[in-house]
Amino acid sequence: MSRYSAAEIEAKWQQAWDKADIFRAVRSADKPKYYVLEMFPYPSGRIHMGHVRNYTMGDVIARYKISTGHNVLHPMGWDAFGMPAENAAMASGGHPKEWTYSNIADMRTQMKPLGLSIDWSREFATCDPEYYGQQQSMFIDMLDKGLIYRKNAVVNWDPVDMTVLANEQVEGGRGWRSGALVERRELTQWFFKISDYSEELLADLDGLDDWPAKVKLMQANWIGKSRGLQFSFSMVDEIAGHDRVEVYTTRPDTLMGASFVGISPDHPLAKQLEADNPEIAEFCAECRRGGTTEEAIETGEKLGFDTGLTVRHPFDTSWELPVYIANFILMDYGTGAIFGCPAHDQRDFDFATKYGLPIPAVFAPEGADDAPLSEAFVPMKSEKVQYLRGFAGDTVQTGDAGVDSAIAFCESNGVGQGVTKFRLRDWGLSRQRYWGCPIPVVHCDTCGVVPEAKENLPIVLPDDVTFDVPGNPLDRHPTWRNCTCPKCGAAATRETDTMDTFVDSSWYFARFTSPHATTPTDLAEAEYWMNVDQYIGGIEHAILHLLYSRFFARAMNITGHLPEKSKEPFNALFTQGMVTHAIYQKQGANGRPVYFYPEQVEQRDGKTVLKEDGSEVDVIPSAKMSKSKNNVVDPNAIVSQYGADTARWFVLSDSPPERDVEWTASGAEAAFKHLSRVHRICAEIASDDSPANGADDALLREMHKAIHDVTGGVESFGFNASIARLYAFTNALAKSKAGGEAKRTAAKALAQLMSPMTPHLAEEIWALLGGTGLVASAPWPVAEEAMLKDDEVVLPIQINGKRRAEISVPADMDKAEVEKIALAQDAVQKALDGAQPKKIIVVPGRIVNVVI
RNA sequence: GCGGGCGUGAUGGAAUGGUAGACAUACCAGACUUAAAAUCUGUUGGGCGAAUGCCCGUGUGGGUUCGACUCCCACCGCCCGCACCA
Repeated sequence: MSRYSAAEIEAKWQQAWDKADIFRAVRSADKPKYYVLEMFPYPSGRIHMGHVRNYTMGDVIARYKISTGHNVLHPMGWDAFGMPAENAAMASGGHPKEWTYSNIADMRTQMKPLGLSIDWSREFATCDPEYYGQQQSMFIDMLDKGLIYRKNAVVNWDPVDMTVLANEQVEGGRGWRSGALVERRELTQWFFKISDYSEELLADLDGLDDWPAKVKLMQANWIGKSRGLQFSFSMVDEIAGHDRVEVYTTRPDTLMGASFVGISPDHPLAKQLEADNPEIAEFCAECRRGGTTEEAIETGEKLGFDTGLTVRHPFDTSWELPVYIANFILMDYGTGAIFGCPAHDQRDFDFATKYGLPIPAVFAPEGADDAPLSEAFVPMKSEKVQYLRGFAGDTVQTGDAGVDSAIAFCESNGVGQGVTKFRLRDWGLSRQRYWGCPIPVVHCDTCGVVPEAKENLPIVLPDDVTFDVPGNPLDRHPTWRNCTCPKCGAAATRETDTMDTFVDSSWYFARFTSPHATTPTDLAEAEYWMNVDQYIGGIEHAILHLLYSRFFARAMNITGHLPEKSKEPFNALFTQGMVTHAIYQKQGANGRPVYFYPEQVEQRDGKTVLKEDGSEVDVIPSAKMSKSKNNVVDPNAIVSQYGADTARWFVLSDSPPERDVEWTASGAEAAFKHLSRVHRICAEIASDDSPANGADDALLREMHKAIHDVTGGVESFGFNASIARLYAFTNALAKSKAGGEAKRTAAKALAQLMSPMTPHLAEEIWALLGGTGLVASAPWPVAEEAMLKDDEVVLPIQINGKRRAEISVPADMDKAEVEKIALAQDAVQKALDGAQPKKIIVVPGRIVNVVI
C-alpha cells in the first residue's frame, strides 16, 4: 500500500485545480457572490508562518463558500511601495523596482505550494503603473471634490527615514518604522479631509456588527469625540494684537474653580512673547527640547513660566487670573490654551501646588464640606456630586448634567459656545520619498498648483535614480520634474512628493473587483462583488489601515468609483492571532542573552538542554517569531518536510484563530502523523469489501454529527473546534466495524469536511474512494436532522447537583417516566432514605437533578 | 490613569446555566520487532481507599440558582489598546 507522500499528492492536485480553473472568480447572476479577502502582504521576499495562518483561514472560508454554492472572489496582491525597497537600494545598491518585483516573484513561488484557492488572474502590485496610475486619477477626482487640500503644516519629520510621518505613524514620539525621535518641521503638504468625516466614521462603527468590539473601540478612541465649551478670557493688558486667550474645556462646570490660564509653548501668544523676552524664549526652547528624551516623555515634570500677563474671568471682570506657558499643553489639541482647575484635575493640581496657586473646589462628594484638598477630586462624570461653586443646574447633579447646564448657561450669557471636537486630524499624505505613487500635480509659475491632465496619466516613476545620498531622488533627478502646465502650456515642474503607502492599501480591495479596468473601478463589477464579505488580518491594522480604508470608500463613493452600499467596505472583520515560537536562550558571558535555534536543543529528563554539551537552556514560551531571537520557523522548510497540508492543519488546530498559536515541532509532527493516518485508513477503506452490518447505523450517525459540528465550526471561525471534531470522527471511523459501503460513505464525508483545511489530501482520498470530480467543487455535505439524535441517551442523575448515577433511556421518553426511573436508582433510594424528594428537575435529553 | 480582554490538568485548549478537562501534545505502560523507527492498545486533575466508591478541584472571597468554568459583586494577577487630550 502506498504511503502518504505529500509532495506527490500536492503537486498533482494543484495541477488539477489549475487545469480545471476552478478558482477563477466569475461574475454571474446564477449564484450568490462571496468576497473573502486577507490583508495583502508587503513583498519582503519571504513568507512567514503568520502569512500561512492568515491565508489558510481565508482559504478555509473561500473553499467552504465555493462548496456551498457561491461565486467566490478570493484574490491576492502586493502592498509593494514603501521604504524597505529604498533602504535595500541604499544598503546594497540595486533598484527598488527590481528588488520589489524579484521579491514578489519569490513570495509567489513560496505561496503557490500552499494550495490556496486564489484567483491569480487578478493579482497586481500597488507599484504597477496600471494600479498607481488609477490612484493618481482618483487623486485628481478627490481634489476636484474638495476631499484633498494643501496647507502649510508643522509636520512630524523622521530624521532617519528623511520623511514626513502622519500623526498615526508616530508612536511615543518616535517614527513607527525607524524608531527615530520625531522632529517638528514646517512644510507645505497635501491632506485628505478625513476630519470632515469624524462624526460619520464614529457613528457608523455602530453598524459594523461583525467587527470585533475591540477594533471598533480602538477606532472610536482614535477619533476621540469630545463635547465642551469654547470661550475666551479677555486680557487685562492687550499686547501686540492679542486681546484675549481662547480656550476649550470639556468641564465648563468647573469654571468657578479656575485658578490660572495655561498656554502651549507653541501658542501664537507664546511665540509673540518669545520674540522679545529671552527668558521666555529659553523656556519655550526647553519645552520643545523637552520631548526629546524618553524619560521626559514618560514621566514629564509639569513646568510653567509665569508670563506676568493676566486675564479676566468671564463671570467676574474683577477676578484676574495669571497666564502661564506650560509644557504639558499641546498646540494641536483644542485651542492650545486651557484654564487650570486644580481642584478637579490632577495635572492642574500638581501645577498649582508647585507654583503656589489657589485650589478652590467646585464640587464635593454629596454631603461633604468645602475642605482643602490634598489631591484633585476627579469623579466619573456619570456620578452625582454636590456643587459648592456651581452656577448652572441643580446643586446636586451628575457631572454630565453639570456640563450640559454650564454650556447652556454660558451660551445664553454670551460666554463662548458649546462645540464638539475630535482628536482625529486630517491625513497628511505627502512623503518625500521615491518609491511611492507620484502625486499628480504640476507647479506652474502663472497658474500655481494645477492637477495633471488625466490623459497624461500615469505619471510614471523614472527608473534612472540613485540612492547614494539621503533624501528624495526625484528631487534631484535632472529632467523628470520638467513638464508643461496642463492649463496654460508653459514650462512647469512636477511635484516630487509621493503618496503615503497607506493610500495604496486604502482601495486595493475595490480594485480586485476589476483589476485590469482602465478606470479605478468598473462600477458594474464593484456593484456585484462589493462589499468584502469577510476580511481577515492582524490586529495591528485596527486603526490606521482600516480607518483610512473606511474614509477612502466614502471618498470613492463621492467621486463615483464605488456604490453607496460600499461606504463601509468590510462587512465582517476577523483579526487573527500570531504564530509564536519558544525562544531558547542562555545568559552569555557579557550578560546579554545568547539565542539558540530549535534544532540545537533537545529534551532530556524533562529539561531543555543544548545538544552539544547537555547544559540547560532557558525557555521563553510563545514569543513572537523574530530573526534576531533565532526562533523563526520557515514555512517552506515545513512544506518540504511534511507538505502544505500539514502546515495548514497545524496552524489551525492548536488554538482558537483569534488567539496566538505556538508553533511546536511536536505539534507539526503530530499533524503530519494524523494526516498520514487518515490517508492509510482511507486507502484501506477503499478496498474494504466487508458486508453491511449492524455497525453501519452508528457510523453514519457519527458522520452526520461530524458534518453538523464541523460545519458549525467553519461558519463561526471555530477552526480549532472543527479540527478537534475531525480527529474524533477519524478515530470513530478507524474503530468502526461497519461494512465497506458505510465506511466509504463516511470516509468521503471526511474528505469533504477536511477539504477546506487540507485540500490536497482531501482530493487524494476523495479520488481513492471513488468520489466524483474534484472534492473542491463538490457540494458541501448536509447533516440530516434525524441522524443527529440518538435513540437512546445517557442521562446523569444528580442528587443536590452532584452526579450520583447514570441511566440510559429512549431519547423521547416523557418526563414522568424518566423521573420514575431516576427515583428507582439505588443511589437515589439510598440518599432519600425513605424520605420524599423536595423537587425533581428533568431536563429532557440532558440531566436529572433530585433535590433532597 | 482610562478602556477592553483573559485566568481551567505538565502543555495548547473543549464545554446553548446541565456528567468540567472534548480533541491534541507530553509522559508512562503494553503489543508487534533481534533491535529501533513506524503502527496499534491502554493509563494520566489532586487526595483517600483492597474495592463498589468517597472527598476536593476551573485565580481568591462572597452572591443568585435545583444546578455556576459560564450570570452578579468585590479583590488579586497577566495581556492588549489609549493617554500630559484640557
